[in-house]
Amino acid sequence: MKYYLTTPLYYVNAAPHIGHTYTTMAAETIARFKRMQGYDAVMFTGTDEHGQKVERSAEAAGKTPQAFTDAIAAEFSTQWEKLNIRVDRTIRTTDPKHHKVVQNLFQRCMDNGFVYKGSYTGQYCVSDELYANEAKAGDPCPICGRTTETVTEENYFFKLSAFTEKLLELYETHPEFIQPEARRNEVIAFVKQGLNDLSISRTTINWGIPLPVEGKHVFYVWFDALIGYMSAVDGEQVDGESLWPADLHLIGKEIARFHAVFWPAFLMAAGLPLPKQVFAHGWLLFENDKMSKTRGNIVRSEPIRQVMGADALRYFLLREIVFGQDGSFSYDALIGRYNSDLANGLGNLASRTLTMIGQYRGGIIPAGSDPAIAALAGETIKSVEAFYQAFEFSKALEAVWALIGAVDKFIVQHAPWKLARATEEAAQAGLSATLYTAAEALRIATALLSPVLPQSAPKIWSQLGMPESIETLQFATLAWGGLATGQKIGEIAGVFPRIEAKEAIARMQELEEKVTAEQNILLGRKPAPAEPETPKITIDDVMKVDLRVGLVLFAERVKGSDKLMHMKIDIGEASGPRTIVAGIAEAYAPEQLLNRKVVIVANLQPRKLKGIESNGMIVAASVEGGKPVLAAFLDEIPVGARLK
RNA sequence: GGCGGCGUAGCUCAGUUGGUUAGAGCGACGGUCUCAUAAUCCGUAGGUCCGCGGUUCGAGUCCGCGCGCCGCCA
Repeated sequence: MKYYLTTPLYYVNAAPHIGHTYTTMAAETIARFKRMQGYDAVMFTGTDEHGQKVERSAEAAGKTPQAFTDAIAAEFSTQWEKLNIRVDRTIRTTDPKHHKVVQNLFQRCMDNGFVYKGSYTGQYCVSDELYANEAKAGDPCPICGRTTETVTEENYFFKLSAFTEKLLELYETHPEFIQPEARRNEVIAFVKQGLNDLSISRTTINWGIPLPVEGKHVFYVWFDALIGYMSAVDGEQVDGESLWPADLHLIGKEIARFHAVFWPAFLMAAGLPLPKQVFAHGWLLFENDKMSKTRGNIVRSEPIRQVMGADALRYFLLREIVFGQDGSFSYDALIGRYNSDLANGLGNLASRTLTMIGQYRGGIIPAGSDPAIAALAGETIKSVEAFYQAFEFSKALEAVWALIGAVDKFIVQHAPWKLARATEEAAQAGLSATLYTAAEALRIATALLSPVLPQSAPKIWSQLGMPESIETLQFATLAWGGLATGQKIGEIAGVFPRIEAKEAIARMQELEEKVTAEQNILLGRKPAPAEPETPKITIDDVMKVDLRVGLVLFAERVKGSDKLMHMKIDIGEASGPRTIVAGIAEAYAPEQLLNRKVVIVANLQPRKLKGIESNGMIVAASVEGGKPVLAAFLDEIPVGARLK
């Protein structure tokens, strides 16, 4: 039986980070688990490479879109290799094979009467490639908050409205189609209010797949990207079964709608089979904040891999976070989990068990077994399989650690080091049974952990002297007693050495900077320019600048200028508010400025801009080519206060 | 604003249809063993279960109101 599962097609606008790793590691863990259940699991990941954002990023990087996407796509696949993530199928949406499948699916939708040509005038967000139907001119994008642009476009529309009932029926008859429950409810609520037709072509973009009907139209990125799941396995069979439809789409919760609403509707329109399940996991927060470029708190996987290993990261992500809920990442928590669970728990159990077998039994697995531990191990096998099956990784891992804990306790109770000093036959038999029990429990725990610890589990496996590969292991045959008496153990080596937190965090943060710099080069962003030689100044020089807290009382765009904003700002002067003109109109809308506290240079010489006399300057930060960001206060401070 | 979720130990969370003294893991503290990775094992501390009101013999659990956080509403 085949089991085809996918990660999203990652958008190549950004370099890979820990969020991508989370989804992909979870998916590959499922693939490994399914193989242990006897499925031929096929793991997919890919890259989404079209659209205006990519076009613009490529331009900013001074590369052609193709060269740009080539570089980022390569970075993604290198990343998966380094992290021990085995990918079976992949697609880049720029692949001609994909183009054919997209055009074909579109044609089928068209032939079935679900596509028509229409026109749209209204607000459009370039960044999200989204038509904001309810927004007015100048309004921010409902998703990203950037200012929308007014456009008029003739487009091809998909008759999404025709699928409202069919989709609701799908959710009703297949509750597993979109999970977890919270996401399912949201999707149902969304569809219940009725669906509008969806524009699926763009004429303002060149970097996309042309529609087969008309040259200047290219497909909307989402129409294009979703189909990647199909084009990667187009026409392929495994075990005489077609790989499509997918058994599972694993996604982040922010793209639930695209997968649970649009995607099945496209497939229904084309008369093609639907995926069996969409599972939306939560977000990975950084110490409870959203990770974002602007916050500068995006974590990469590579430093963690170098310092702690890929398995440590995979274990942390799956153990610490309830799959489906948001979770937070922190270096402290990562190292805490590693030391207490992997080093003190699994690693130490392996070490003490194997060492004792080496010392007391010459490295030969002895005979005997404890019925209580045997029973617990049997239950653990069952519950872990059920937890994996339900994608409850944290519970599965908890169950394995309950077994590890019980074995540690069992070892202390039987004190094999004391039995070893006694010569009575009963003591020696007890020692053998104790050692066998510990080793066999270790074997079973290792087997159960192999989907989560693909690098370390095989090491423990071979230290136990297991003759067959851990990869061929099946749940159906995994049972107590599988460890052969008389087997010679392998060479013992520590698997999870304890990590010193302070040092490790420092190294990871250092590497993080290095990796970020490398990725910036990859993205064609100029590395931070060498600090210009600024002459040192004295405190008197600083005090020459009169910086004041001001409150924006009035703001409007200056007619005939894209950049200039005309404001009246109160800086606490008896003479009333100042008139200040500043080049911030591309970054801020007037209503975003009203009643906002800002920093003003109060003693700047007046200057006329577009006929308006500006009496001062507003303080904002910007990077080369970027939009200005206003300085602001986190705590209360009265208008007119001087900055010094 | 509408709909939905959440608020339990320093941290992360369990608490089934309401039923004795509210639990686990981690962390902290004390002790123990020596096979082991300063690991293991045993023990201790710490909670107005967000607040107020109600239903009930009995409420962390059900109901109402309030406060705070979060998600969805193209």
